[in-house]
Amino acid sequence: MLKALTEQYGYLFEDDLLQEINEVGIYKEIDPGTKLIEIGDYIKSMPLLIEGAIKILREDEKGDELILYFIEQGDTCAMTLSCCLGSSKSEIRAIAETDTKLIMIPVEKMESWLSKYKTWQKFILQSYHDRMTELLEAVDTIAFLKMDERLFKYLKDKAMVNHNEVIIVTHQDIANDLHTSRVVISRLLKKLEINGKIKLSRNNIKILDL
Amino acid sequence: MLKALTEQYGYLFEDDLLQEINEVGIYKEIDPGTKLIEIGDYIKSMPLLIEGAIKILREDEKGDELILYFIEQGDTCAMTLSCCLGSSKSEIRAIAETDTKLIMIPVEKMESWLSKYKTWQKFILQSYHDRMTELLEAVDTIAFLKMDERLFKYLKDKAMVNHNEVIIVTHQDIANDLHTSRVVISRLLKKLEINGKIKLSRNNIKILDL
DNA sequence: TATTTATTGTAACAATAGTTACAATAACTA
DNA sequence: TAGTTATTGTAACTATTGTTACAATAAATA
Repeated sequence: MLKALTEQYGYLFEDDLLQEINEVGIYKEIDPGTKLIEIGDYIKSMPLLIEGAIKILREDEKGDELILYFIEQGDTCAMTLSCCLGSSKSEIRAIAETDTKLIMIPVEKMESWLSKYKTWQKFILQSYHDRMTELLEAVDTIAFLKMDERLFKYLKDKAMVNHNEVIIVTHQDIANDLHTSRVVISRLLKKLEINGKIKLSRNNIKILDL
Repeated sequence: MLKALTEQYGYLFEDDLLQEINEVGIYKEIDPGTKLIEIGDYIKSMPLLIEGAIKILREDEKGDELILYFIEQGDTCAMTLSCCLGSSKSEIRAIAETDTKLIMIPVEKMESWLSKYKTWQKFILQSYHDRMTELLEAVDTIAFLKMDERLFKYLKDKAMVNHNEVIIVTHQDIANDLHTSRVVISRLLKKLEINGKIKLSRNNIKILDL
């Protein structure tokens, strides 16, 4: 674990802190689709992403979802920070998008390190900033883009975090993530294909215009 | 200033910190409509709200606006925190909604207090959490509600922060805040009036169903 | 007061998104 | 292989939102 940790976070944290993380952190490897955090959960530990990507979702009253953004390596989940430090419930759902490697830090440590390590404090504040920025970009996407633009952005983002221009997904999956209906997605995907932006197949979509 | 400060923040901060804020903070009284922060600004000081309300706006590529939320007394602007601590540009616009009293804290102090005062650190982290929550609620509103629901919520929120069930506003103003057109707003307002939710007059709207 | 400007009401239409229904086909399974 | 299920395509329709155009009226100002 120390090797992976040093590679991802060595330039950020001092040796003492890396050593402590190595002692108390729990290393985990997660399969795609695994639910890491559920809405309403009390968070007892905070994930440091070593490898892979996590999809962050919001839910409406009917239980339908909406993707907010993907988190990638080097990131952590600011909502988790927020919940840990305020000991409140999670406002979001987190699902592994790809094979994911992460280190779980217990809440108690998170808090004490804030006073003990300046670099940790800086990291936590920077993470808040990054997640705030990402949330604002999510707002932009939802509020300012039409569904066809949101769809194409989603496809590109998904290709990006999966490091593959072919994404494995059904139209229904996409509709769920974008909080719309399958028919709407099928219709818009067909248009994108006609315009030469993508190539459609059963269960997968190739992004041509990345 | 110390009196107002103690009333709003006395229960949060220790005396030493209150004293420091009193020394370095700059007290300001602001008129409604005054622009406090512009998108792209480098922030040199952080506002502590004593009284009043501030409207936080996001802008699209065309320069059209969208309201994110109102900030009220006891709050601070987490985007500002974020920008100060990361020394990056503001992502949002802030405009005084009402007569507003606030204390401006210089960036340098903000940072040093993080190590010096535990209560300050807690306040900053709590502010991040609050703003994050508020941003998520903004996402809910934009993504999950239809325009008529968003409109009514907006009217109620505005009445709330102005402490008045009669709000002074034109249909065009509302359209700007909600990122839609005046005709759409006029249409939906008329419906709300027919349903007995509001009473329309020139330049003002009375909320009946608060 | 006469004129100008700002605000609101409304019709008519276009564009986008959501819904229902059903057929076609690929993939899986008994 | 036959039957079942999951996925995709498509038509037809509805609902919502956005656009253009113009009239009516209130308010501001010359």
